[in-house]
This record gives sequence, C-alpha cells and structure tokens, in this order.
Amino acid sequence: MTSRQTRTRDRSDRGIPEATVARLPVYLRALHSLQDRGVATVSSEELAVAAGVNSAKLRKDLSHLGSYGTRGVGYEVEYLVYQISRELGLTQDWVVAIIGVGNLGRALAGYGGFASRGFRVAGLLDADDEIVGEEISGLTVEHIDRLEDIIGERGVSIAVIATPAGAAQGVCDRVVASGVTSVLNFAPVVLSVPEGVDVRKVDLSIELQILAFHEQRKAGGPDEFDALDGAAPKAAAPPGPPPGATPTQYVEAVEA
Amino acid sequence: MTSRQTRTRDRSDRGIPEATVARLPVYLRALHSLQDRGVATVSSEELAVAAGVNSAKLRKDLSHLGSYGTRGVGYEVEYLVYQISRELGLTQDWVVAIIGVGNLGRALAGYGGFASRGFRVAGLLDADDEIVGEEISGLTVEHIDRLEDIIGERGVSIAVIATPAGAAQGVCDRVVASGVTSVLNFAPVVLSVPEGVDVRKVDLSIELQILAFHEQRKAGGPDEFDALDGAAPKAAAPPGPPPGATPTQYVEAVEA
DNA sequence: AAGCCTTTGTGAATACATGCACAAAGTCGC
DNA sequence: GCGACTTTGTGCATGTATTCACAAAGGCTT
Repeated sequence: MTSRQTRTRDRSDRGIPEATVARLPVYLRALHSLQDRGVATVSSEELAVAAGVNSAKLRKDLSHLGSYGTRGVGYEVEYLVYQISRELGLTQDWVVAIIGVGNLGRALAGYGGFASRGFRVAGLLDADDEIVGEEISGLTVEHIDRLEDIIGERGVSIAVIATPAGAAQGVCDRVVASGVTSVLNFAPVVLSVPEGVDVRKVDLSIELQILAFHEQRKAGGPDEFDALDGAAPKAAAPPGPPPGATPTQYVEAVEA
Repeated sequence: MTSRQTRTRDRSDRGIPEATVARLPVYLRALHSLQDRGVATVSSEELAVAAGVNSAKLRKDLSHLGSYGTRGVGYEVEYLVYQISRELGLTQDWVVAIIGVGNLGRALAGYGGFASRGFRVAGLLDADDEIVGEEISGLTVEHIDRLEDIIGERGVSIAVIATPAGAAQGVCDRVVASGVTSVLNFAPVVLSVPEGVDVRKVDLSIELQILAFHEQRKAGGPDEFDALDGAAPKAAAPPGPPPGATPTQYVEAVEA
C-alpha cells in the first residue's frame, strides 16, 4: 500500500533491506514501551513477541545494523533504542509541514506521535480563507500561497499532503520544486515525482478493500455470491457481457 | 507497514498473491478515473502508468483474476472495473463501525471514500460521555458499552479502531469476541488476535520514520552526523557506552 | 483472405524475504 | 576457573515477488 521510487543504492552497501527498514519503527516502539516499564535487557524472543514478528526475523533485521546483542543475555534496551534511532535518523529533528487542514489535517496536527520523537510540525497550510488564521494545536494556519517561503525559511524537509485528491499533484509539484524530497501522501491519488523523491502513501480505502477481499474469501470466495443472483445483501448490478469482447471470452471469464 | 496473520489457503488455489491484492485497489481507482473521463478501453501500458507500476507487473496481476484483456487492443474499462470489484468483494456492502471518535475518528467518519464504494459506516462509538450523543456526518455517537449489541444487530463485519493506544487491545478483544474478523487499526500498538482474524495497521509515525531513514540516507548516512558531535541541529544526547556490555563490544559497534 | 501490427499472457531468470536450525560466543553457578 | 546453559548471529533452504522477453492471439488494412 505504499509506493516509493527507489534510487540506486549510494555508499558502500550499508544497504538495509526495505522490509527491515519498515519494521525498525515497530521494534523501536516496543523498546520504548519496555523502557517505560523499566526493563533494561530483552531477548530477541521477548522483543519479537512484543513487536509481533518471529524471533529469527528480528535477529536478522538487527544484524543489519551491527552486532548489538550479547549472546546468552540479549539486547540492552537503552543501547538498542539509541542504535535504531540513529539508523532511522531520529537523532536529529525533522521539520514537517502539513498541507490541507480539513478533518484529516486537523487530526494529524493534533497527533502526539509527531512531536514525541524527532518530528516537528512547523507549518499548517490551506487554500481556504475561512480556515487560514485559525489556530490548531498551537499553530496558526497559513495560506498556501506562502508555501515556497515557508518551506525555505523553516527548513521543511518532509511534506504531509492531506488535501483533496484534485489538489494533491499540484501541491506535490510545488513542494518538490521547493526542495522537499520526502512526501507523505494521504490523498487518494498516485503522485508522480522526479527521481530521488520518496513518496509514501497512506490510503484508508485501499486498506478497507484489502480487508474486504479477505473477508469475502473467508465467507467462501466471490463466486458463491454472484452465482445466485440475489444472494448479496445489496449487490451492485453486474454489467452485461463486455460490449466489445467476443462471446467466447465472456464465457471463459464466467466459467473459469 | 501492515501486518496480517495469514491462514492456510482455503479453496482450490484461486490464491491471488498478497502483493497483487494490495495493488488491485490502486488499479481500480485508476480505472474509475478513466471511466469518469469517458475512456472505454485501456492498454496495460497506459493503465500501468496511471497506477504507478510497470506494465508487466500489471499484466501478471490481472492474469491472476482471469484472462480479461484482448490482444492487440487492451482491456475494456467497464468490464475490468467489474471484475476487480467482484474479486475484491465490493459487489456487496460491508458494514463498518468506527470505535474512538477523537480527531482521527471524526476525520474517518467524514471521509467520502467510505460510502463511495461498498462500505457503509453503521456506528460511531466512544467511551467519553461528553462525545456520546454528538452527531457527526449524519450519525449519532453511541456509547461503547453497546459495542456488542451494535455489532450483532447491524451486522458489522469490519471494525475500525481509532482509540488511544491504551484502549486498543481491549476494544479489539471485544470486537473479535463479537464475531468481527477484520480490523483496521489506527492505534500505535501491535494488536494480538486469534487465528483467522485479519488486522491491518495504519501508522502515521511509522511512515514518517521510514521517510526519515531515506531522507537521512540522501544526506549522507547516519555516521556523518554523529561523528562530529554538534553537527545535527538538535541532536539527542547519545547515551554512553552500553552499561552492561564489555568494552570490546562497544568498540566494535563504533568502529565497524 | 492474407499479412502486418499491436498488445496480451506467461515461461524462465533474477532478486528479495522468510524461517529453520545450529555453531559460536558469551554468562553464571559452583 | 571450568563446565553447563542461554541466546545471538548467520548459512542455507525455501518461498514469494519482480522483471524480461517473446510466442500466441486478436484486430485492421488493403
């Protein structure tokens, strides 16, 4: 559900696999939670359970960062927190701007997870004059006309796009032109960006559709519903056979 | 960024690869957009560009559903929309309940993508008496005490958890006990569920951390910042050497 | 009706990810 | 100070996903 355009690996393959990178934040969260409970040391097995993965995978993931465990004992929580944070780039602050202050933008602005570790929201922007000037979570909403200035002056390096679908690509082009190379997109569109820019996508309706697929499968697969015509609670009208296609093709499609 | 517990494949391997399932909604959206523009037929190359993937992948993905294209021509948009919708289970309505009506829950309740195709929000629940009774997007917020009744009476099959982290597992246990087998989790915790229940996770701070990793990498990797001590704008204080570890280990970690 | 041109669908090659299972490395008790 | 016990780190086998490249299949033109 997430797309990114990967460039060729720079540097002398410190290359951490993408799948591992995606799990490091989960481990980090589990570690913070252990830390809060005063736990000083943790085994790969315990941490794996807390993170919801299996322990071999966890160990292999961590081995990409270096050899930070102690055999017979486990991992020292504080030290591992630091190493993962460092690897993820959380030992420095990242400046974030949120563009689009609708329901979702507001929710994001108020989200504690931002401020907590390494991320600082430095701007809320919107095109609607009704909203501009409003104060949300300690920030005043600014007009999107000032986008380029704000990005430049405040050193924004991550843009969060929470605009309507129609506006997203335009906003994206502008933030990229202003030098931003990391974009988190909540709008339901595929953004196109030049090489070297990372886009990650969060898309509610895609997640729901994936769940629907599995839910349907648990209930016996799609065929059963469509075979008998009124079975589904409120079935969408199946379109007729494909207008342009040959009959043969349609028969195959239905029977296969 | 998304976890699910997969069961053994049922049925006579109609098994569509998970990676493909995750892309079908993207294709579907691109197709809808073509449909709105009145396009009747599309080639794999065109559709692939619109969906942000390469065309071979698109064709292989579609081939898992059946043989719905016409060689020399392409795919008929309307027909393909129907086939993908059917495969994803969108030809029937899915009843959704949103639990937790904070900023995020409100944003979700108001999100158009829900109603649009196949999903119907049939309940907004919260534990806070201040919020219960409030009307949001045409629905009245109900008390979470009625969770089990609501799920049963209204046939909820997908639960969206948008509660604070601390409440999420408890809520999850309750919805699962009430028979829900698909959960979309926005709370920053790893939910544990019995076999057969699908959980998908949407996690803002994880996405940001992944972006930060790549952003840092573009800037030259983690080492440069930590080598000279004041380089990072506001570097977190690096913890001393691992208290319990032997000196040898630390030296390795730093020098390797 | 024959041949050219386009585009699908898929075998085969490659790349990436997961999980098992165990040797190596360390701790701790005696 | 030694041996038993624990837990890491990783080689290897397996499984999944991506990409290439092309034969087969259809439409369209003449």
